[in-house]
Order: sequence, then C-alpha cells, then structure tokens
Amino acid sequence: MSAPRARPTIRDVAALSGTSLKSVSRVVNGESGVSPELAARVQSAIDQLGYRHNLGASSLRRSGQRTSSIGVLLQDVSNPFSGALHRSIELLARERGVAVLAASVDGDPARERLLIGELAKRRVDGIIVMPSENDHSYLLDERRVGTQFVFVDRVPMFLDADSVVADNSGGSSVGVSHMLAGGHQRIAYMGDSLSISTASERYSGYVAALTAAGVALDERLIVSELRDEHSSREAFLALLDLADPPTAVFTAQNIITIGVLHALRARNQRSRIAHVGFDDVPLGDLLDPGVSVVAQDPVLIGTTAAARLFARIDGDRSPTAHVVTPVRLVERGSGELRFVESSV
Amino acid sequence: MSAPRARPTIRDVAALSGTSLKSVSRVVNGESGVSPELAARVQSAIDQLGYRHNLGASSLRRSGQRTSSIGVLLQDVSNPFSGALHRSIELLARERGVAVLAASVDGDPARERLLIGELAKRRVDGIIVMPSENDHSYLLDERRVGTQFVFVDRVPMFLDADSVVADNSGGSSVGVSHMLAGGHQRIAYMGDSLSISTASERYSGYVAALTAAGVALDERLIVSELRDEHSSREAFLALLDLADPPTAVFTAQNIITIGVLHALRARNQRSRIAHVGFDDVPLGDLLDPGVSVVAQDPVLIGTTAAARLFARIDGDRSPTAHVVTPVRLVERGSGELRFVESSV
DNA sequence: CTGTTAGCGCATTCAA
DNA sequence: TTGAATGCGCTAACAG
Repeated sequence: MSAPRARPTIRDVAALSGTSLKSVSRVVNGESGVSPELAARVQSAIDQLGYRHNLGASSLRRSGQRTSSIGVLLQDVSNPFSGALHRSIELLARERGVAVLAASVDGDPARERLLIGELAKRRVDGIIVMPSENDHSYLLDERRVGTQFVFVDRVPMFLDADSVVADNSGGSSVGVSHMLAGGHQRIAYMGDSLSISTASERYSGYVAALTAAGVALDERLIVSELRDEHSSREAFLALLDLADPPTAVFTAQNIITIGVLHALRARNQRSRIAHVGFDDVPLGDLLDPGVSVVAQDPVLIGTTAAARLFARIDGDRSPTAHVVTPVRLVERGSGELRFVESSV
Repeated sequence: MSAPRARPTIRDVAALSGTSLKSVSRVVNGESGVSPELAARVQSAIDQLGYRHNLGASSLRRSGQRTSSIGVLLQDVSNPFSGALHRSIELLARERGVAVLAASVDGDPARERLLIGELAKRRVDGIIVMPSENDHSYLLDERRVGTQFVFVDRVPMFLDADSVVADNSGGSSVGVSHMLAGGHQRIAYMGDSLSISTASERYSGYVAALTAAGVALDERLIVSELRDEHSSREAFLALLDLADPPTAVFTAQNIITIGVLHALRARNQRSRIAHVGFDDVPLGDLLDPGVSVVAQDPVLIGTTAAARLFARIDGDRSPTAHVVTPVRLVERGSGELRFVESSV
C-alpha cells in the first residue's frame, strides 16, 4: 500500500495546464471570462490529477464565508419521523449542493447545546433543529453572527425564530372527538413530558375535545411524562387494571403508541378498546384492527423548514414565520371501535 | 434585526486578553505550556466574545489536514435499517468529536459517485458507504490521497477495502430451511436485483437450502429485480394466482417483505402461507401471525464499521478485513406455519 | 480574457 | 512560558 500522496492543489493544476491560479479558480467555480481552449486545458489537467476543489479553503477566503453545509438536529436519526424529516431536508439541500450534518439530540438539552457548538465550529450556514432545550436564548450569539435557525416539531422558547410544527392541538382534538363520536367517555391520554411544547399542545387538544363534549376529565386516565416504549406499555397495563378501565385511549406520540399497542395485545384487548395515536406508525395498516392515527406530514414539515432556512441563508429578512402544517385523521379500524355497554 | 456582525476570531480574543495569537491557539487546542492565569484570562475573553474555534481554518493549516468529519452514504436515511446503522455510527463519531455528513444514494450508482465527490470536496477523513455502484475502482484516486473507506451491507467491487456485511447466504439458508422443516416444498423467492452482491448471496442461500433438502427449483416461484413495495406486492399477487401457488415464501429484504405482507393480507392468506423475511420489519411482532425474520444486527454492523474506519484514520494499515456479522432467526409465527395438504 | 498581490483564520516553526 | 513570522488552499480586488 503506497503512502498517501499529497492532494493536488489548484497550484498543481495551474502548473500542469501552464496557466495561473486564478484561471484555474475561474474554471473550478464556473465563472465566465475564460476562453474555451484554456478551460478545456484546465479541465483536462484537473481530470488527469484527480484534483478536487477544496471547499474548506474556498469558504475561508470567500467573503461571507458560506460553507455550503447545514446542520440538522433530530431527536434520533433512527426514529421514523426523524428519518422522514431528514430525508425531505436532504432533498432540497441536494439541489443546492449543500451537505447535511445530522445528529441525534435524544431529548437531552445538554446534548443539544453541545451539538450546536460542534456545528458552529464547523461554520454551518444554518441549522434546522428539533429541540429538547426549553430555553433557546443561548442561540442569540450564534444568530448575531449570521447562523440561521429554523425550528421543527417544537417551537423555540425565548428566541424569535422561524418554526414549522404540525397542528398539534387541533389534530389531537380531532382524534379524541372521533372516539367521543363512537360513544366513548372514558378516554385515556398517554403522552410525554408536558414541558415539551408539542406534548402540552396535544394534551390541550385532548382536554378541549372532552370539554366540548361535556365530558369531565378523570385524572386517573391521564398519564404524561412517558419517555419510551416500555414505560408507556407498563403505564397502560396499569390503567387496564383499574376497577373502571378506559374504553378508549389516545396516544400522543408514535413511540408511546407502540408501547400501548403492545399492552393491548398482551391483554388481548386490541379489538375491544378504541385507540387513536398521534403520528403514524410503520405497518399500522397491517395490524388487525388497523391502527387509526392522526398523521403528521413529515415530508411537508421538512420541505417547508428547509425552504425557509435556505431563504434565510439567501438573505430573506422578512418577519419570523410560524408555519402550522395540517394533520389528517387516518381511519384504519382501531379508532372506529364503538363503545358497547358490555365492554365496561 | 441587527446586521450580522463578523464572527470574533482568534485575533479578537488575543487582543481582549492582551496576549498573542499563539497563546490563544494553545488554550483553544488544550495544549500544555500556558500559565493558569493566562489560560483563565483567555477563557474569559472567549466567553465574553462568544468565540468559536474555526475548525475549517484549523484543519487547513494543520498538517495532515484532518477535518474531524466523516461521510456516511446510506441507501435512504429514512429506511429503518439505514437509520439504525446511521445511529450506531453516530455514537462512535460523537465520542471522538467527529461530525457525520449523511446522504441517501437511493440505489443510483451515479448518485453514489456524485455524493462521493461532494464529500471529497469537503475533505472528510473517511467514508462509510452502503454502495449502489458495481465498480468501485473509481475510488482509487481518493484512497491514494488519504481518504479511508469502509463498506457496509455490500462488499466493494474492484477495490480492496474493508467491509462489514451480514451473513447473507447463511442467513437465507437458515430461513428457508426453517420452512422446509415445516414440510413446505413450494417456497417462493422474492428479492431485488441479483447484480447487487447482497441480493445474489441471499439468493444462493435459498438455492443451497433447497438443494440440500433435495427439492428442485421451480423458476416460476423465483422473482428478482424487485425494487419497491408496490412491485413486490404485485409480483406476489401474481404468484398466488398460479394454478399451483407457493405454500411458503422467503422475502430477501425488508421493503419486499412489506409488499408481500400487503399481498398476503389482501388475499387473506397470512395464516395459510408460511413467510420468512430477511431483515427485520418494524412492528413485526404485533401482526397476527407475527412476522418471522432472519434479523441482521444493524447496530453491530454500524459499530464495527465505524471502529474500523476510525482505526484506519488513526493510521492502522493492517490488511483489509472483511467482517461477516451473524444473523438470527426470529420466530414470530409466520415462519412456523406448517404445510398442510388442504392448502394445496 | 488573463495574471498578480494580498490575506481569510489558524497552526507550525523557530526564536526569545 | 510566550510570541513573531510564514503559509495551508483558495478567492477578492485589482491590474494588465
């Protein structure tokens, strides 16, 4: 195995093609004002040497110092929702030749700050963040210095920045109302920490639907602070053991939905207890009954956020926009199970 | 909204703390040989100015020119297998303060080359690639110049480089033998293009199992070149319409597995036709019957590949290693359906 | 249309 | 322990 040779530089290309640095630079950057013959000579030297434009050096010198890279901070790159979001952001980035630095925050505010720091050290042009932190004023310095931010899934706190979030309260309300219309009164709520804006909005949609229907809240049927599949499964098993268990359940997030599905299945109650989840679950249509959900549109969210970010990077200084994307109720069976006396 | 001020540089920090560039550089890089007092003064200036070390400029000047970033080329960042792989690579990268540039190749060889180019322009230290191209000799130039490569899921072609792939042929053989043991003889094979090394290995595992059991191949039950969920669904529906349809099916990849699940469900044959898939599917345990699979371990694959890559980046020049990771048969019901005369 | 000079932000080399 | 000069690979601003 041969020792790594030095990478050819723009100098080497200039020497081989018998011209100056600047002309090579012009060719590499596709600038006008180079004769076709020279351009061809330069190009052939580039091919011959296997020269690759060094974007790091380029952006260092270039005024404005764009790096043609952005950061994307997700909850977890392996979560389906995060993955779909990532994918749609990548699509727009690709069109612009922008690279995407992706990382998982895992619900940890300290990680979020640390990762923002890593991205700042790499001088990304902008960051799309699905936040965990509840105070984003720490981003003020980065913003002042020209880094653009767009928030997805959750709105920023103590920072005036663009955001793209689904219609959480409206969607939850629709999902819960759907089960109320099926005759259910005892509808459980299973969600994550209410300190997360998204979660609290979903909870308020639940409350609004019950209130509108004149159904009193039962604290025993409301569980929040769920963090994973396991805790959600255990918590719902406990609800099933109540003297007067719920006849329906609304799960406020996909991981929680999966936990509850396992609990229902373990107790063989999937076709007895109505269930609507917020956020789609993979293969939800193949289960029996199918899993009814209030589906977000991660592709729309990602596309909108990316478009917003690139507009900002391009100099758009219009007022902060908070986009709310629509959700839709997907009826697959579990949410359409009607209340029957015997199930009490 | 104030105009973006210039980012503070190491100069500004030096000026504010009343010292030289070099001392600030030492503090920023955690080098020894700075008096505690000076270090403290520098640190306070850094905090006050909101200074961020510029890794781009740093790696330009530094000998060796590491950028502390790697590229990861996946089939599709929103695919669960790719996501899990990405996640485990990120974990090791994080420990080293290395950023991950992720992108989707979508099975397109031209895209693969293009993305490799984008990564090269950004001078990543190494690249983990789940390839689509069938000829990797085009990477020779990049390698000669110091960029390290590790292949995952599929082995490199015409390039001597490390790889980490699952036991494709062995795993398929186990999955198919499992159904043979259940009395099945007419076992269909549904897979993607045989030009993909992974796919052809899985196919040969299928052939080996049938051969070992003395069962003749039936060309009509073998479908390859499947590219997505829809084509796989349609193709299997066609098999079900044969005069003598299969009594069992082996699906060689997760997307194909999902397509076949839809076909089986549409014909209400899920509890009649035995089914084993290669690669796990989300919620496979919640279906009825559960989906039996030969599961890969994406976390092990990702971790192994990342460890290998970082070792190479750190200078390991030991011979090329081709790691084969074990798979395991997960029995959930569909693969355990036995052959019964009446189903013919 | 082409080339020269200067310097982006930083780390290296060497001197104090 | 500290600091001054030099240049990484490239592009802006200017000349020719």
